[in-house]
Amino acid sequence: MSLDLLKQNITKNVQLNDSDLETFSNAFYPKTIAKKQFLLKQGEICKFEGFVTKGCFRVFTLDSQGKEHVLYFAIKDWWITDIDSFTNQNKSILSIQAIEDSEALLITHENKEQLYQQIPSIEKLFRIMTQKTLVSLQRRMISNLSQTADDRYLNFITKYPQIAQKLTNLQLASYLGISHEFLSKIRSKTVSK
Amino acid sequence: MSLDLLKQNITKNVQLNDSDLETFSNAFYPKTIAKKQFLLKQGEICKFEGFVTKGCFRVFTLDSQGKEHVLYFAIKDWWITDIDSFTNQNKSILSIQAIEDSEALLITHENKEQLYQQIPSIEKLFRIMTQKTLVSLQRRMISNLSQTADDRYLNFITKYPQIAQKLTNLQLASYLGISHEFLSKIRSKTVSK
DNA sequence: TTCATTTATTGAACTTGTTCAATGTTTTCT
DNA sequence: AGAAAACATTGAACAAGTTCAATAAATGAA
Repeated sequence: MSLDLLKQNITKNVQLNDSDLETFSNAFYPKTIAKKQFLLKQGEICKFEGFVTKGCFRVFTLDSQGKEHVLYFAIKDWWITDIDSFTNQNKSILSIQAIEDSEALLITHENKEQLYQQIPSIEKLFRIMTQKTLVSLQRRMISNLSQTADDRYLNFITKYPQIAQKLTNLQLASYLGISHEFLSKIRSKTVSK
Repeated sequence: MSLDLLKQNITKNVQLNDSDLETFSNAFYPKTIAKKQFLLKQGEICKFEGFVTKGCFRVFTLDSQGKEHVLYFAIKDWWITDIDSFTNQNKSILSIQAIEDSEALLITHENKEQLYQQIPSIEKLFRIMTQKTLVSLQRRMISNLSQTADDRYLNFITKYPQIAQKLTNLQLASYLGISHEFLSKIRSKTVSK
């Protein structure tokens, strides 16, 4: 059951007694999001933090020229939110869209704030989760600074094969920071090897 | 005095009573780092988290081709560490070097872990600080995906003029992800405007 | 102050990646 | 199943950024 997946995910990061674990995970409500539907649209205030239990989401932004740039993809066992908009309740610069029929467990801002007070270990949980997210984004930043598109593509498909398999060229290209035409050329080069 | 700067920085993010604020800030010890000296070298285990009180540091990594890539610069009122190496006490992939005569207040891993236990608000403090760091790295990631080197350069010098002024072209170029020759060409173009 | 070292500038040739357009393929909808 | 829409591929012309090399300027150490 999907609540179990959430509980497992939590206890990977922090020790919680059974009662706290129940209280915390019961604060989440399930939501089904059909392919192409949005969980959050750029400009809205992000009302939730979510834990993906099925499917796949893309978290992206539209730049001033109308181009989309993917900040990350999230499959089962990943978290999704616009952390800035959610914590400060200001307008989001990100959109979150399901790229296939998906499900997530969501928690509201009020409930989360309350649980921070009520269960001190939740503070620790999100401190640790945020640190891990930061570390992996630092790694991605460095790889974007140091590697060529070819390398970044190969990196991605070996590191996240389960995600890669769900993506169109367009979606992957806008994560890698290249045009989809160029990704297509990279592919035809590397497939032949 | 530099401890006051630290206290101010903390209370920007979280409410602490006077005694907790004293206890926490007294866990830090001052260190002077001369220009070009390293606070951390790639491959070592990061023993400290630091708060910069004077000067400027560059946090960077060497890639497989021996090229340096700057993850960030830190001046007065900024924090420095290899968060991965510090929290997990594993080998660092980052180096931290003073680019001018500098000073920082440092805390050890043991002391910090102990204070997490002793003062629950410290957990909240670092949860919030890490979130802010993550948000600004997300923004930088997006701007690296969507903007041209020209734009990134202009962005940086308007957003961080105090830092920009301390940097050589080489240092700034390796933050922007371009060659220093190309930065030089960007400069000669934009100066004339 | 001088000499050595590091840093900055510039140009030419090159590589990586973009854009646009045409065509083919796959998916989706009814 | 058939039509429309979305997606993928390819090539040609172009733009952005790199590399290498030569030279100038700034900085640092004795």
